[in-house]
Amino acid sequence: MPDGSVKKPSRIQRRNRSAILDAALNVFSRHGYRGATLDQIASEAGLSKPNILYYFDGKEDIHVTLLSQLMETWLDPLVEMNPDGDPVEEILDYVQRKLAMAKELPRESRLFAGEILQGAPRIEPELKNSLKPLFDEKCALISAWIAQDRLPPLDPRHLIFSIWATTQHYADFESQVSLLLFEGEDPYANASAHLDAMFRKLLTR
Amino acid sequence: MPDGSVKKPSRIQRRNRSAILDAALNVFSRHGYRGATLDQIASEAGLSKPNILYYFDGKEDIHVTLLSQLMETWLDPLVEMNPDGDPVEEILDYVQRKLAMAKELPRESRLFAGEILQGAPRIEPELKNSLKPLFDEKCALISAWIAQDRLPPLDPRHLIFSIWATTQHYADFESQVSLLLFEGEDPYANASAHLDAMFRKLLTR
DNA sequence: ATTATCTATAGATCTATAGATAATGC
DNA sequence: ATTATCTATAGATCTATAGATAATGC
Repeated sequence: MPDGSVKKPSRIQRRNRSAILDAALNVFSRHGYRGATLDQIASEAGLSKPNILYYFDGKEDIHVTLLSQLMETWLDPLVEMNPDGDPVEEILDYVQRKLAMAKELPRESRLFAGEILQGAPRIEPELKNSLKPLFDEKCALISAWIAQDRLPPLDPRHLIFSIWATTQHYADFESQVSLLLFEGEDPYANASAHLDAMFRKLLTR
Repeated sequence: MPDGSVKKPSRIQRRNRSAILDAALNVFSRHGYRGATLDQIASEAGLSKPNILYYFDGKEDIHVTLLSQLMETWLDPLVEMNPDGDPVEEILDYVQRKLAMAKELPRESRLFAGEILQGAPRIEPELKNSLKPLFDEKCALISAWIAQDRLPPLDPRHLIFSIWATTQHYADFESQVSLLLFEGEDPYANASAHLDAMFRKLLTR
């Protein structure tokens, strides 16, 4: 086959690959990289173990593919922060989008958390290439807003850390959160109000 | 040996058990429960693998022992929150103690984070017995302060979650934080100022 | 013809134990 | 006598591959 040309994946290809990735997301996010086994992934995906390895080069390939695919989704809420909008509302909207993402995609949040927790051995390049430039860009934007006196002075980097930490907490520490709150209560509804109030106070004079 | 009486551990007993626990803390916090091996723990502790199993019943025993021993240390900063102090200063001091703990004991923070992330399969009883009563007690205290109009109205549970999340973030996500900040910079100094300002605004009118 | 799937198993890795020996404390 | 340690290895678990067969697409 000539150089750069790549065969278009068949319908079966796409269905099976995405079944495997979805199963792997369940298993990796629950048990961590090392705790997950190909057996569990195969069983959840409804395929045989060797068949899993027909579609992926191995366990690590599945894990890295998952993380890379998710990176874009993960950065999306921050990408959407609009330089032309109102600073306070832009940041508060970002908080809500990030919280909604924790609520809607808790498995993804825990997958990333586990990877970062262990020193990001497999995702570090992606962090450097995708996350860092975006982080720097948005920090510069917030700094500009502060310079224009449209926000009170604060460290944009630690502001972003605080937003990440408080929103992802509800997904990453879900087992602890649900143990400490009333049963049946939706943590996200109250979290939403709490975080909006907290960051609003921080961002206004 | 008569019923409740327990042999006092020898000097060697204590030295080796604590060497094993310290080695295990390194290994478990870096690689997670499943990613850690007795070989690594033995090697870091300077003991043979069977000797490790002479002192502990097995891998899980080491892990549970670690978590249980750390639980007390972990709750300490919250225990110290004083009902007779000034509400704002008590809570802000708590933030600083918790941040200092993340800085001084990052391995412990990551060990707990990993356990909670995976659904707290081995530490759930401890959470129910130790963490939950303390959490409820301090939530009631903060609620009382609010009722006395010494704090603005807010949800004490989500306040505590925000404190945990923002402080532990610097230990648990250290690999990401250090990648995003300038090299050589001490994240904790700036985090300290940032978190103090943020929670101070939240807690004052 | 090519793609997809299965059975069987090799080879590596890990936890844990058996059984013998050395060190320590009365 | 009791406590501590070691060598050797059993037994389980896991990733990955070999090699054969079935299904699919021109």
